[in-house]
Amino acid sequence: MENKNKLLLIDGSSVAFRAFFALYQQIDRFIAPSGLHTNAIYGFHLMLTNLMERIQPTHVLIAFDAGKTTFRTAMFEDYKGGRSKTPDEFREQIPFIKEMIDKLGLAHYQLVDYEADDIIGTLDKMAEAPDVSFDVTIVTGDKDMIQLVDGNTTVEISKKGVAEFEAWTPEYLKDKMGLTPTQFIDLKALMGDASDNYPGVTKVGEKTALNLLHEWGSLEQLYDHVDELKKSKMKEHLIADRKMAFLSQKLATINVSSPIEIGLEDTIYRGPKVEELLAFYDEMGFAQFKQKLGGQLEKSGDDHPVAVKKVAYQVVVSADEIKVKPDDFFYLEILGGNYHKEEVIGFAWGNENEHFVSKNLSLLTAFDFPENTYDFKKNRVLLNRLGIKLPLAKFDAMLAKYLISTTEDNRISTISKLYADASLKSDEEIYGKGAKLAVPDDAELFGTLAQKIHTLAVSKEKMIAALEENEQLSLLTAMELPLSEVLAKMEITGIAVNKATLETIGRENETRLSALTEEIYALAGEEFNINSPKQLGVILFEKLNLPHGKKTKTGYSTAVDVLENLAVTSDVVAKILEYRQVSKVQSTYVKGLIPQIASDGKIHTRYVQDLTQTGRLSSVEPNLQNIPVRLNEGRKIRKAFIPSEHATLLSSDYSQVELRVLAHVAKDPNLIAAFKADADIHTSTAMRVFNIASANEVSANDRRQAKAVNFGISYGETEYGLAKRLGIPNKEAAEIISTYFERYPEVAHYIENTKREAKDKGYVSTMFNRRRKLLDINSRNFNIRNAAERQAINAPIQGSAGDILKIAMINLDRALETQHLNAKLLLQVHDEIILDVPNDELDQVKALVRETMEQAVELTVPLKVDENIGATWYEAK
DNA sequence: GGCATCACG
DNA sequence: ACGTACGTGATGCCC
Repeated sequence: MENKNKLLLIDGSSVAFRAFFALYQQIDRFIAPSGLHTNAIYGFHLMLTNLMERIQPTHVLIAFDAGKTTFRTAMFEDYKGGRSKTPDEFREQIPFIKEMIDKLGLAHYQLVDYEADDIIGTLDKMAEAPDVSFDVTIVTGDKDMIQLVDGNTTVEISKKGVAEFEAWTPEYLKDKMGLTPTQFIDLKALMGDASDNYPGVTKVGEKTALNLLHEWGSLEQLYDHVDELKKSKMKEHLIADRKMAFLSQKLATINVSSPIEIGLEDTIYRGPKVEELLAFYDEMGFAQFKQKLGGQLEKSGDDHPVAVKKVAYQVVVSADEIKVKPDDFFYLEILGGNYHKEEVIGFAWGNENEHFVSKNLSLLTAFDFPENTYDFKKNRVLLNRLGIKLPLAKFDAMLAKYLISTTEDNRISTISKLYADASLKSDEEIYGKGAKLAVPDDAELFGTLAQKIHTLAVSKEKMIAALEENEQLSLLTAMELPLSEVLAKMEITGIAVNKATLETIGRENETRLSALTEEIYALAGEEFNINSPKQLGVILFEKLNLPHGKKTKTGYSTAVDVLENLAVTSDVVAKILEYRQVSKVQSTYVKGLIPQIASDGKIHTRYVQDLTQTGRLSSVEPNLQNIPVRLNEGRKIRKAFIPSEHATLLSSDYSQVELRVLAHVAKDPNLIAAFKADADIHTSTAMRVFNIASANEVSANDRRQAKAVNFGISYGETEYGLAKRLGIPNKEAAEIISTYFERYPEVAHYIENTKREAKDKGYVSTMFNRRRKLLDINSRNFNIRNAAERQAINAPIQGSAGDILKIAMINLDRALETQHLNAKLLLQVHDEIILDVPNDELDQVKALVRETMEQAVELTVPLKVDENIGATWYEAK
């Protein structure tokens, strides 16, 4: 099924005028910081976004009148004469409307001697040519263009405000006036047009003109038989004004063969130029549009339908046809995301001009893989299953895009919108989603693959330029790319899991859950679904009348912190908490993990390398970065994770890495001193904040509070948050925080400077130039802005810490290789790595890991590593 | 598919 | 006066 192209043609001059008057009442509310009136600009934008949303065009052109004189004034001097002067407040906004149109990624055009109508009529005709055949919507403020309606063309005329339009189709025109589109011209010829200032026939208005046309069919027919009319004033006028009638007919006729210098290909909608648009909104003072654009991008990456476009390709069947250039791109396609399980459905390679596609996997065994790709890690893991080992790519477009901006996703369709011609359909459109996921026919599959190669090739230079501009090139080549190889190996290796252990835990849990269920039902006096927060809320807060704390959007909150307060006095709540704990372990970690054990007895997670806002990894299908550890109840799950034969699990984690990074980036002397002295950091903070002279006078409670402060600081925590966490009055929390900043003044400066930097530049950076954009940092909304400020404070800390472990992993992988050790990296959990170490390598590897992690980068404070070993992950902690 | 909940660093 | 920590993923419920 092929989508049809949709062309939206807008009479910019008339729509802008409409927009100006729609918001004229409130003109004084629409003033840019520069003093410029913006009501027409704002209204025009509103109209445009409404139209774009509703019509979803693939092509758009906004036509403007070029000037006062046109070929029509040459025919009739008074054409459009007698109009009152356009207000200055309106005229001055026109250039900005055009600028805005540019930045929205839309085309505009004007042509000397012609009106917007003529440009639109000409393009409309082009769009109806049989080989293109678009659906066309014309939007305007006056009725002249109704003559253009036909089976493919609808004319929408602005009725009221910025969103109400009357849609004219041939049927509607027939219904409403009993006319055909061509007759509409004759209508104007007879009745004239007051605003365009041509008279038509004296004393003939709409009513008379319609009657005449219904009777005679056309102006020509009417005049051919004008003598047959019975004697009347009207007949005299018709005869007297014959010349004017035919002149008016000419004036009313839109020129559909105007000498325009643009074509349909110039009107393809490729989406907004986001950065420029954001700056424009600032200039105009359009806060809501800015907000909305940011939000849209975060959500969906501005999904608009795109022009149907084909890229030529060559299907390669046999090995002797393969031609690969070293700087080609290579791309592998699978359905869905799980490359541990899914089969390759096709692959492609090539460059901007040549696109080769194939489904013949055997070709890959002797393939000369080119330097550039998209998602190297996926390729590496997939091809490993086919026994093919490919060399590390030099450029990975997915990772490059991620480094440039984390605001949108990094799909090729998004890359196409940002760096190419936006002509790529989303994978969802091609392959479907969920249950409807399917391989399309060869033509569509190959066409898509070819377009992907084309998009990647076209985008590469622009992405490299952006990386250079941001000084992020080495982040790609020396960090993310080598890491992708390390992660690929870890994913391929997988971690051995003892299914029987999980099953035993599962049986125990089932027994406990049934017992708990019975007890809860008895205490509640009825049966209900304990897993339903809604039903649970009714039981606890309506039936048992327990005091309810906070509410959620949908009802009472039954979250742990609420239930914990109630559990002190309520047996049933205590049981429910216990049930929840067991149930979580059972559903997510027993029932969830067992089916994830592959036929090799291992679990192979996938690390998502292009997702987080801070540069951390994430882990999916299954997530092995959130295996329980805090409560023994869940921690037992770790007993199922085991080393290979004659090996031991080694877990090495950075001690307080984020606080050390904070000490380093903030250059705080007191924090640095504490780490240099290898002091217990929470005790040290307690001493400074609570004025305690010696470490052994610090109580457990002092340390607990200091620990909360230490963590809270790097998240930008407020006094309210700290008070709640520690269960102390707000005032006391405020006191603690202000004392903290007195004792650690450079931390206070760091926080202020980071916020300042974020507000000035719109982004913050890690020690290694990883960026996080903060679109909301200058929001006028207190909450939104504060949230962005906290993100600004945290991102460089969390991100730098993440970068440090990435560096350590790369170095460790190399060291293991050069020292010919058989130990293998298995897992990464943000500040910790887990290795499978042959027993005879244990001492050496333990030292090597420690050394590599501690020396990954040199900070003003030492990095410290703790390690644990064990015969299961449970013990190695 | 959104929401609530809870697992991790 | 606002309304409360940063970053994730999986599950079950319910519309």
